[in-house]
Amino acid sequence: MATGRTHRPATRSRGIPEATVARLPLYLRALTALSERSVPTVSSEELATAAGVNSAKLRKDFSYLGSYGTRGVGYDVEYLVYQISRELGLTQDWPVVIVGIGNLGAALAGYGGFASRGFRVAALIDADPAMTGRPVAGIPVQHSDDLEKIISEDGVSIGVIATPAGVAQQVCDRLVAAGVTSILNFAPTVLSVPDGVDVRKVDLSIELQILAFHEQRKAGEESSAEEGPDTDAEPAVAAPPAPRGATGDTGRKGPDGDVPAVMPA
Amino acid sequence: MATGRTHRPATRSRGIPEATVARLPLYLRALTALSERSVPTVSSEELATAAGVNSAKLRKDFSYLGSYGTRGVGYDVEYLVYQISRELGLTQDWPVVIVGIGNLGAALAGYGGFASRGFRVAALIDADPAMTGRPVAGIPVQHSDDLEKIISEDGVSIGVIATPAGVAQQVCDRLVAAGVTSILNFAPTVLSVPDGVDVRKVDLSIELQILAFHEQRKAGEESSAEEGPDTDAEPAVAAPPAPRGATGDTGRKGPDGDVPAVMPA
DNA sequence: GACTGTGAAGACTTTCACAGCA
DNA sequence: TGCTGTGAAAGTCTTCACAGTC
Repeated sequence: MATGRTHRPATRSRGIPEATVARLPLYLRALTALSERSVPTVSSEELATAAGVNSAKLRKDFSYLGSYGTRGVGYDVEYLVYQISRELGLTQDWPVVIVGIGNLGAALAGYGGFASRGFRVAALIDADPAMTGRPVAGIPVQHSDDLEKIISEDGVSIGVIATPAGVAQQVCDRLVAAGVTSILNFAPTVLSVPDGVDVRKVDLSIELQILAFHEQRKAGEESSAEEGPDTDAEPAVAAPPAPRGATGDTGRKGPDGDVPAVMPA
Repeated sequence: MATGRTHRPATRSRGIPEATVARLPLYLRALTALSERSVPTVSSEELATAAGVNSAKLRKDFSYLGSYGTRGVGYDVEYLVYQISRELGLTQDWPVVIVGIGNLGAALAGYGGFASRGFRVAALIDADPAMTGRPVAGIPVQHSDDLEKIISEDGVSIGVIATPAGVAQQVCDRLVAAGVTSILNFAPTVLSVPDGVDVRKVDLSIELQILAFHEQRKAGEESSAEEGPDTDAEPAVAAPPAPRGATGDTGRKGPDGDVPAVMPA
């Protein structure tokens, strides 16, 4: 991720591995479910299964937070919920703005789990004047001219970009200039941000492509036991678009470089 | 990821690292943009910048695919687009079904980039009879009773789950039973699937929580140079929910365990 | 006896840095 | 000369396996 600062010197102690941080929300969700069923304690094995990881990993992860378990017993559910929430910073309120209220932005705005965990939709912002004032998921859409004002007045530090790819970078720049330091990007573009600003991206198309890769693998394996699908040995020659065609048009691909319609690419 | 098969023995050759696979779509997108601008060749440095990675990583990644570059020159854009597309399995058609046509499902259905790269929305499926027949993004919604029939008739191997969390697992089970072997899950639940089925998840709430973690870090660092935010030294005692409360209600959290409204959690 | 916490080993990933080729 | 391809080093993450504690 485009984290700033030259790679955490890890003074030990407060150095929780990124991979662990990424799993804490998973544990938290599983723990929350247990908490609602009033389960008092849980073993690493049970919790790991509920979170979809293995128990050794879970115990290692928790060991970075401290010794919150009891040997021979397991972990106290409520206590762990609190500790992980605190570690993730969910014991405080995080106002969030969503920029780009198309189909996706609207879906995000209406997402219930949003509000549930410390996150609060502070504003919905769109560049289309026709959208201004119209309520989406009960929140009136505001015009992007007011972006800076909204950010600073509400003390927003997290922004969600759900705009077309073509304007994502400029929206990002404005958000950052206005004081946002964490961005969740749904637009199919690489955003560049200054050091100190975190960007995470969610991209449907990328996920599908990764699945397609493995899917293709599976299909190929059905027949041959070793060696890939049906293309073969020596690379060298024999490949459709010549390794130096000047035509500038191979017939592949349609429009995609910019803003499809609603989301990732 | 819940990949089956005990960790690819990597007979060398066809063993592309997972981390590399996950970046191929990024390179492809950047290359596609260059292709549209009719740029004939690109250096690892330029392409890496466009894809948001560093050039050493990109070259290493490409080295797993084969030697597709020219020393002293760079990579032929069209040729690389083709090679990566092929490697990702995008030269073939992948029919996809989307299950759960709420706000999010509708947004996904209308997503343009979907169709652009080998993926085709074969069907939209929802359990609500009121939705049946209604066109969403130009595609008529079909009732979930017909799920199995749709999957097998269209030869669908990739399914997208955009249902509430509460029904995600059973939808998943039906998809798998019907022959789907790759699932993209937008529901905030851990899905369990048999070996050989791939699951990837997209979860807004998790991403936000990860951002909140780093955001909190930043805030803490402003004042103290070392050691975390404001909670401190000795863990041991001094923590709100007692490490063994029997009350079963600490006052935290609202409903969330199940199906919020539209998406991840 | 049951289960956590954690060093140590192993696997994977990234980065370095330079040999090799157009 | 310029830039790729890649061994080797460094860094990160996962898994093992067992000592320690309730």
